[in-house]
Amino acid sequence: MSNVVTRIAPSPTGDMHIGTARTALFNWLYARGRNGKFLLRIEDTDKNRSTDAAQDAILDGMKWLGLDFDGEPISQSKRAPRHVEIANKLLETGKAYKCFLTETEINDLRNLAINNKSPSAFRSPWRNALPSTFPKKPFVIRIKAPENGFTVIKDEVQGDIVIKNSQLDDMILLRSDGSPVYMLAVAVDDHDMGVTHIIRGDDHLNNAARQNLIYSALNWAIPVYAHIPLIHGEDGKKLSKRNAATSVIEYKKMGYPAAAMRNYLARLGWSHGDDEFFTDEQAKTWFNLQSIGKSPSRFDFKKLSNISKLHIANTDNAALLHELTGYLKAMGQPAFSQAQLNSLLKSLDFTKNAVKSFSELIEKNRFILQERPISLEPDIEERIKDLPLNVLKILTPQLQNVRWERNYLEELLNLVCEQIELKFRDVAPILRAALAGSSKTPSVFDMMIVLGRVETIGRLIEFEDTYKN
RNA sequence: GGCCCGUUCGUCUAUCGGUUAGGACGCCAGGUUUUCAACCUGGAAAGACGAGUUCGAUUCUCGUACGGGCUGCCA
Repeated sequence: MSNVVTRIAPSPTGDMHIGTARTALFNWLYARGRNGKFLLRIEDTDKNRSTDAAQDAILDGMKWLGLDFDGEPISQSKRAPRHVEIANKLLETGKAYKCFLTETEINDLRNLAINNKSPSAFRSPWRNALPSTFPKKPFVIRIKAPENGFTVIKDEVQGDIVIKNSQLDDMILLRSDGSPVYMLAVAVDDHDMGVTHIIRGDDHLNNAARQNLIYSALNWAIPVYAHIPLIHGEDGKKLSKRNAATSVIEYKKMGYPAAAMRNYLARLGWSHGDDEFFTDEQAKTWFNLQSIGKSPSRFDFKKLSNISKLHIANTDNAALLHELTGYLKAMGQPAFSQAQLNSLLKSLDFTKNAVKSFSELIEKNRFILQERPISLEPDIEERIKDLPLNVLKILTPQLQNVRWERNYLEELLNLVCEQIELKFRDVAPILRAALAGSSKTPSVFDMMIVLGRVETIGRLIEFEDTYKN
């Protein structure tokens, strides 16, 4: 086992975001490809916004995406005592101080600084106050940021980022109610969990400097940073509910295989030469921090669909059936019957090659999932009247004796077409409507083979009876 | 306002000073065809802008523009 430890640290404040999923994937790939550990920490220090439902959504999302983490999820809020302990330690060693400013006083100070165009970050007047002057009022604990010099963030993606210490504010470590703030909790938890590589969104790039302050004050080793660009919507704006599906559960419901999501998401912002379609194993061995792009990338459903199509076509039938069953369950639909499963196993051979999602796959297999009487899809109903229904009268009796193999069926159909002087392309729509009630079906012959003689003839007769007019 | 980051075909990207700037998705055209598709062949399509360094810049430096982030007793 290597010493690599990564983590995903989402805050449970809603559905699991697709951006969180990609960050999780990168961390997972990095750790799993290096025999390291991948941990999950729930950042629930904001009690007002954190919910159990959101936490479950994260767990569900991780499970669906197949991103297994080591050990149990860690709750950040449960570690509050340790955060307080560290804050007090910082206080004792003079690396932090008590600040008695009220919120309105802080706002006034801040506005003043803005009006004066002050180039420096916030500093409290209590920064160097003597304990003898302390009032009997609630206080927060602030870190004492250095006045001079600069902090360098060595980032594997962004390069060396230099930030002047005068730009770093004396951020709050402990709120006036004694509860720890995110910035402190992150640093302490990452250290305590032994996280060696922090791969996260680049909205945290500036925060890294603040967190380094804490690491330095405690003499802790600074982890390797990799700040990855955020995902944008198709309109180039930050991903939001207005321009994209933001939660992973939506992608699950759209019927994209988890493997395709992993493939697509990995390729979004990271590359391995010209490789577009790859397996988890390849991704694990190929993934590296150096090949992560620096600019945000737009989410492209067309490309996702293409990757999804490739994955579905390359999945073996048994596994596909298993996933399809899970999809049905997720959609709250009844499970397949044993008969349907048996037919599906056969039809997957020719239906899985041209669909881009599980929902399309199911549509393709409508001829199996429907039972007599076959209901027609709306658009078919209108076209029925223009079709040469008499072909059924000639065809159906002959199906009784033909050998039930594809080439014999084709031969027979061609013969019948000659008889009635029509092209097969003209009669095919009738057969599709009769067999599947749809125009989006697999090959007529493939359907006949899977359905079998009895069911095929049954459907044709029923169709003729219903629509002969 | 201050600070930080980014910018190659419509989109995702390759290129680590010298290439006809490559691939993929999508798009267009043609072919095949048993529908929707799938499949095959071909095509159009890019270095934000301006300086500089250099024999030579997409690549290095600076500036501008545009986009993004941080600047909370949110995470």
